[in-house]
Amino acid sequence: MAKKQAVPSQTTEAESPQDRSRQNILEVATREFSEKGLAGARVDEIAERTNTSKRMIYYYYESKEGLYRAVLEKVYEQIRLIESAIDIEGLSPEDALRELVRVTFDWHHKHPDFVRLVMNENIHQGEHLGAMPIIKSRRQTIVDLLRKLLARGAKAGRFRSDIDPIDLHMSISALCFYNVSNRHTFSRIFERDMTSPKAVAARRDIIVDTILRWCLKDLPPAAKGASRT
Amino acid sequence: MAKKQAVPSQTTEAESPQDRSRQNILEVATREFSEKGLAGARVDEIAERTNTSKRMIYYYYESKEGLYRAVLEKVYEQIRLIESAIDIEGLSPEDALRELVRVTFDWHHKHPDFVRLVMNENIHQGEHLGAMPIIKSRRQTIVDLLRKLLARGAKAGRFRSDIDPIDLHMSISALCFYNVSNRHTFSRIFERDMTSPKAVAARRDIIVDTILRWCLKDLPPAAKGASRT
Amino acid sequence: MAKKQAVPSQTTEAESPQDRSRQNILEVATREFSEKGLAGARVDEIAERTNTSKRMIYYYYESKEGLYRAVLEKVYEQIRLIESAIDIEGLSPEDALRELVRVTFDWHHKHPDFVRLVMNENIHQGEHLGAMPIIKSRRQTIVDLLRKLLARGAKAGRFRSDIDPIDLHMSISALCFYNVSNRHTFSRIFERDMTSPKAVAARRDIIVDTILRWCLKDLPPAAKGASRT
Amino acid sequence: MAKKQAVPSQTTEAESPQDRSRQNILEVATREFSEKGLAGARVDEIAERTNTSKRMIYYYYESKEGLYRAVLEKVYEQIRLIESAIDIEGLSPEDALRELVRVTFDWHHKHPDFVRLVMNENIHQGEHLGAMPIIKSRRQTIVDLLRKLLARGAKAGRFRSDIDPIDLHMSISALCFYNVSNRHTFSRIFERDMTSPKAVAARRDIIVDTILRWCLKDLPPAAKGASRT
DNA sequence: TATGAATGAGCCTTCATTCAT
DNA sequence: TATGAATGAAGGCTCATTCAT
Repeated sequence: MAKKQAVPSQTTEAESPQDRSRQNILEVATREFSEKGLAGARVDEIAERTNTSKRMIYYYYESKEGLYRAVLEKVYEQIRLIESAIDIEGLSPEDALRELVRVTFDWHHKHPDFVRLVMNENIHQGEHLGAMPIIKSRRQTIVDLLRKLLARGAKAGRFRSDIDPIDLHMSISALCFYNVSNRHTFSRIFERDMTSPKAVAARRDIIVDTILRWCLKDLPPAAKGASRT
Repeated sequence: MAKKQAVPSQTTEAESPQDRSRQNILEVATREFSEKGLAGARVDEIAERTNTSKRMIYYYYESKEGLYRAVLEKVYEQIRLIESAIDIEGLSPEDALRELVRVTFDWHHKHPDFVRLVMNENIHQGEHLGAMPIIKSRRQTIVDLLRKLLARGAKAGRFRSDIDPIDLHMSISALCFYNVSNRHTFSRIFERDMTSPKAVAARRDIIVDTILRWCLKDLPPAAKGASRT
Repeated sequence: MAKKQAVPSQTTEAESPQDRSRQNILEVATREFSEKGLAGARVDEIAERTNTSKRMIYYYYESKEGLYRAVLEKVYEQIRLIESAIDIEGLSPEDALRELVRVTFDWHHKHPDFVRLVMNENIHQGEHLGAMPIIKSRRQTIVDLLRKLLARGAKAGRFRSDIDPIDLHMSISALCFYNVSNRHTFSRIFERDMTSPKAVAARRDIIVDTILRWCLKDLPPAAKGASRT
Repeated sequence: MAKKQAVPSQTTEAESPQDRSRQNILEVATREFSEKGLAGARVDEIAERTNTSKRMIYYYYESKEGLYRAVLEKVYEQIRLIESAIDIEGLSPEDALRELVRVTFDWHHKHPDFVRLVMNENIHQGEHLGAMPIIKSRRQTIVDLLRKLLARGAKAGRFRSDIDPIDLHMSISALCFYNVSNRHTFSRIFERDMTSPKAVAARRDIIVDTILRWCLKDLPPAAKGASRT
């Protein structure tokens, strides 16, 4: 996998002009695909917003779909990096879980592009994600983390001992993902603000609380009410 | 893949040939739009799988977007009907909430088209949902139902009294929706079966449990473990 | 500008409802064809602005082209009527010619629809005018009128005796027609007002003067300057 | 009707293949638009008669209307070139005017496409001509020429001194234009040949005579009869 | 007589992709 | 490596006309 960097590269820094070009294309494409989907995005438009030409897109990525796959790979790599960087070793099981949910929630909130791309990919039945190697490492990273945390909590007598880490991850993901993915329809139908800092913070607390209550053996007094930010 | 064949109307009984035609178009379009999105769907293809011609689509619905809007309206009307038909008056608050979550979960599971269309609509920032009158009535239906249920549960000393019905609905929706919406990517990444009856039932129980635990004032012994299938 | 309403027939008195319908269609069609040409006009639009339905247009006129021909026939009949109603018997040859040019000019000015339809017909190489019987009677009406006038003027020693009446008519027509037909391009290119009453009157005088000078044997002092209205 | 064949560039020498292609499209389009109008012309048909493909038309001219505008611009540029090339400095005012009318007449006669396009543009109320820069320079070219000529003639005591150059241009244009524009309807109605060399020459003389007589202070013996070809 | 529904044919336009240099 | 020109295939949409009642 090529190391790249470009404009304000955040993930890795790269040197050559080629890498710069590739990065640039990838960033523009991420925006386009996430906003319009695979079918709705236009290669011409992506090229136009790029430092290079349309020809280069085909040169680097072979096809529109190839570019789409590269984008998908990039955003999955980003979430994997975040997940593997979560440091909750020093915290109590409960605080660790709280922290993990918070980080997950915040990450989704800050990466609507990722959320939209994943939605898109699901509309296409995940066919492009298919055999990407990235997904394997991601699975291990997050599942291991949760497994350890759950074991620690169970051992400490705080968490239930019959919780499957993948189930837990699914619930956390669902609650965090939905808040971004369904923001537009939900806020329209229920006339509910879902983007103001206050609304976001409140929702985050509820999600933290929901997950924690599900994991706890007994509800401690502290967890009965909504926790603060 | 799909052949040019009549799709039998299933949702409403069409009386006149016109209604029949419109219904038929709508059903075919629902599948197409949900599978490929607004941009990805092809009017030609929709027409081909219809009893009528492409021209009639424009005659009835004016444009591709008009047809898309009609589809959206229809599926939202369907969920509204389900929600307004939920009968939980005779049950205890806890059982009522369990039942409500189960119904919601099952409905999503049986209507992946709806889920995909909503995803699509969110990718387009909900712009087509915009001024649809259907959404108003839906809001009232479900929110009222939850509000009454929460009040009943709080009064009975079973539920916490600080729960906002819209927050509750959002959590239920998120957990039920995600299970269908992100099925493809999640199952691929985590190598987890999400479609077998067993897996579906198990997930349903977890969601019921999660929601219940969040609402309960104190965790009753019965609710401490996972509920049965 | 024109509202969807019955336009009162002005040319012939329509007795039966059918005649009324036909008249109404014809009037609406005249506007549409003259504004957009044969290809540019839309049968749907014509029908919409009519008291009746699209089906009736086909019932009465068989086809779009049939309707176009009917319109053409009607406007040619109108100009023929005007030309045959010109009464210049009692005037001196010069005054008679002046009057005739004035009437012709005013008629064109008041009937831009006719002008546009004739332009259209010429774009189509006059193929629809083809065998219309109306044109024969028109030819005789105006040519006879001019022939007599020229003879009278020549006999009185005022006009040249070698003028062909059709040539004269062509010049009069050209000058009067162009003022309406090429109004838009000419006024744009030469930034010249061609529609204000003042501009119209001035142009009319010039045309009268031009024609008279061409016919006169000798320029009388009175004709040397531009005549007033 | 017309066969698919290359139309040789005749107006300008195209150097690059692109220019050649653009030229070719423009020439074909000129014919099509002038024969059928903007609405009546078919992009498919234009493409078919071209060396290139339909796609290239859109590549070069963006839309059907864009192509139409390019055609309009080209023909106006052509007449401007002719008008700016008229050399009448060395002639007497009368001969100069005669020459100018003759050139104008001949040009219209040789460019029926231009005439038809202008008719079309007038049917559309000149909206496409709108902001074309070409029209400004054309105005100055011809108006200046006429103004100088009129001044020269007035100073020599031959022309009237109250003639506005734009009025003069309008009369010349009207008479020359009509002979081409209304050829089809006029010749049909009045059974008059308007295309044979003899008829064309005769009409030209009459127009020259008409214009001259309008400008002259006194009718010289020579101008009393029709001038020779 | 009158009308809303229906339609085959074709129109303008766009798109992902490749070619020539 | 890089780029503007080129394009086959299809996409959404419209039109004059006819059908069923």
